[in-house]
Amino acid sequence: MEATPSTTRSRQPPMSTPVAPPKDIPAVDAATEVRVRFCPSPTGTPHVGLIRTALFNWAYARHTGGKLIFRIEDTDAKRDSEESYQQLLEALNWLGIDWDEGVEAGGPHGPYRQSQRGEIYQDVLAKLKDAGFIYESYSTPEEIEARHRAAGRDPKLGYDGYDRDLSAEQIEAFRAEGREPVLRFRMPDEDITFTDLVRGEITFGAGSTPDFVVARANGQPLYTLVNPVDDALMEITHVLRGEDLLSSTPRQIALYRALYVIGVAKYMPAFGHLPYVMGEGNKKLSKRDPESNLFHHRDRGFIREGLLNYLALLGWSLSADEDIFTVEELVENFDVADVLGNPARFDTKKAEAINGTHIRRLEREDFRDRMVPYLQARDLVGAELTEREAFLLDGAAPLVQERIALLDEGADMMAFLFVADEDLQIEEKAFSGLGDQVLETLDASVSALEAIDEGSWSTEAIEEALREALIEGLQLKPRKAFGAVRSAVSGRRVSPPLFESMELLGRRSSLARLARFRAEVESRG
RNA sequence: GCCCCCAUCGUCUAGCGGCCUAGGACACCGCCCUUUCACGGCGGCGGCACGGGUUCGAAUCCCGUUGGGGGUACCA
Repeated sequence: MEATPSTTRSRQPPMSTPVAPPKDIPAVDAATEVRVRFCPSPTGTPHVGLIRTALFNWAYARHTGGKLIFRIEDTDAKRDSEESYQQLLEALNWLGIDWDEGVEAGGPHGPYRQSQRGEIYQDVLAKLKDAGFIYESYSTPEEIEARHRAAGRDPKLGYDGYDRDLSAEQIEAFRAEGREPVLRFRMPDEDITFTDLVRGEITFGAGSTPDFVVARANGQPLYTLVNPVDDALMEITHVLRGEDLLSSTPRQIALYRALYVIGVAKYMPAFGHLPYVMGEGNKKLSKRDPESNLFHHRDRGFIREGLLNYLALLGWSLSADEDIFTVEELVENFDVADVLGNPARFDTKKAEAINGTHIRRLEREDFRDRMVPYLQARDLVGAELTEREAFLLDGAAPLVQERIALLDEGADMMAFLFVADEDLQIEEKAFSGLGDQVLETLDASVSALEAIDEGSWSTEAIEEALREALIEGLQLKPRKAFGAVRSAVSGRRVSPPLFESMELLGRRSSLARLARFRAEVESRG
C-alpha cells in the first residue's frame, strides 16, 4: 500500500466489495445443549414482564438441563444505572432465579456487561467492514426524510439505502464537509423466514427491513449489533425474549449470517417471542404503573412461590384444571413450545388469590418467619424480636395464615396485638353497628371475664364466659355480642378469631381495652 | 402509510377435526359452614369477533373482514 502521511484509520479507502451473506447457516438442533440468556438493560426498576421473561428462560434452561446466561446490556450510558443493576440482582435472588454464567458468576465468555466489551465489538465491526457487510452512511435523518418527500414517498419509510454505493468522490466530498459516518448493515434483498418457537413460521418480505445502523459515528456500537454479536459469542441456542423484539428479528438473522461468515457465530439460534404482559385496558403494562414494579408486589406481601406461579400463568399453563403449582412442577413441565402467543393481562385479584393459596401451603414456622419483615416495616416489632413479640407472633401467625392473600395483610391484621392498650387506634367503623345494648354488652363482658383468674385465662374459658353472659344471659345474637368485644379489643370490625386473640393479648390488656372502649362509646353518646 | 404479531366466559386459560349442548381458575351472585373476616363446600351467571371456504363433520385447517397490539431511531 502506498504511504500517505496524512492517512488515518477513518480516512482509508472505502470498504471492500459488498457480498451477500449465505441464506442458510447451521442451525441448532435437538442435540445442541440448550443455552438461553436473560439480557436486560439496567434502566429503572424491574418490571414484571421482564421478570416473566427471565422466569421462562430460567425454566427452560432448568427443564432441559441447559444453561442460563445472565448478561447486562448497558450500552446506553444515558439510561443505564448501577442502582438498576443492583435491583435486577436483588429481584432474581429474591425469586430464586439463578444463572450458570454471567455477571457476578463469571464464565468462559465474559465480561458479561456490554459496557466492558468495547474491544470485542470494534474487532467484529472491523471484520464485518472488511468483508463488506457494513458500510459508511453519511445521510442525516433529515436528508433521508427529505429524499422520500421529494420522490413522493412516505417520509416514515426509514432509511433508503442512499449511501450503499457511494463513489470515492462522494465520500471525499462528505468528509470535506466534516461529516462523520455511521455504520450500516447491508440487508440482503430477499425474504427472511424463521420458525418462531411460540408463533410458528414467520416471513418478512424482501425490502421490508431497511439497512440499519450498527455503530454511531463515534464508533459506539448499538444494540442492533451487540445483542446478536454477544448471543453468537456466548453460543446462545434459544433466544427467548419479548414480543417487542419480533420485528427486529430479520435484522438479527441477516447479521447472524454475516457473523457466521466472519467466524463469530457457530450457528443460527432458534427464536421465541413471548407475549406482552398487559395492564388495565389494552395497553402494555407501563413502567409508570405501580403494578409493573416487581418490588411493589413484594412489598405488599407476595411470596416468591405465589408470584412465580402467577407470572408463569401469563402465557403458559400446567394443565387444564389446575392453576396452582410449585416451582419444581413448573421446571418439570415447562416448554417454550407450549407458550401462548397472545398477550396476557396482569390481574392483581387472581395473582393475590394464587398467592393466598401458596401462603396457606407454607409450613407454620416458615410462614411465621416470613411475617417478620412486614411487621418490622410497620414498626410493630424491632430489628430483634423481644420475648413478648415472639410469643404474640407465634400465637397470631396460625390465626392469620388461613385468612390472608398477602403477607402485609397479615401484618395489618395482627397489628393490634403489638401496640400498647392506650395507643390502639380505634377505627370509626368499630363504633358502628353495635346495637343499642353496647354498654350493657361491654359491662356484662367485663364482669364475665373478670371472673376468670389469670391462671385460667384461655380461649376456651373466654369463649365459655362470653357465651354464657352475652348469648344466654343477654340473649344477644353472636354477631352483635362478639362484635362489640371485637371492636374493643382490636379497634376493628374485622380481626383474627376473637377468643384466641384475647388469650394472646392477656387478661389485663383485654380488660383494659374493654374499659377504654366503654368510655369512648359512652362519651360519644 | 408500510411491515409483523394476536383473537375461546369480565380476566387468565384447556382445546391441537368428531370425546364440546366448550372444561378449569380468578372475579361476581346465591346458599351452607361460622365469634368478624377469610378458608372450605355446593350451586349460578358468563365465551369460541364476523364472513366465506375445506370437510360427512370446525372453537380447532385456509382466505378475507373487523378489532387490538408492536415495529417503522445514530433506544433497548
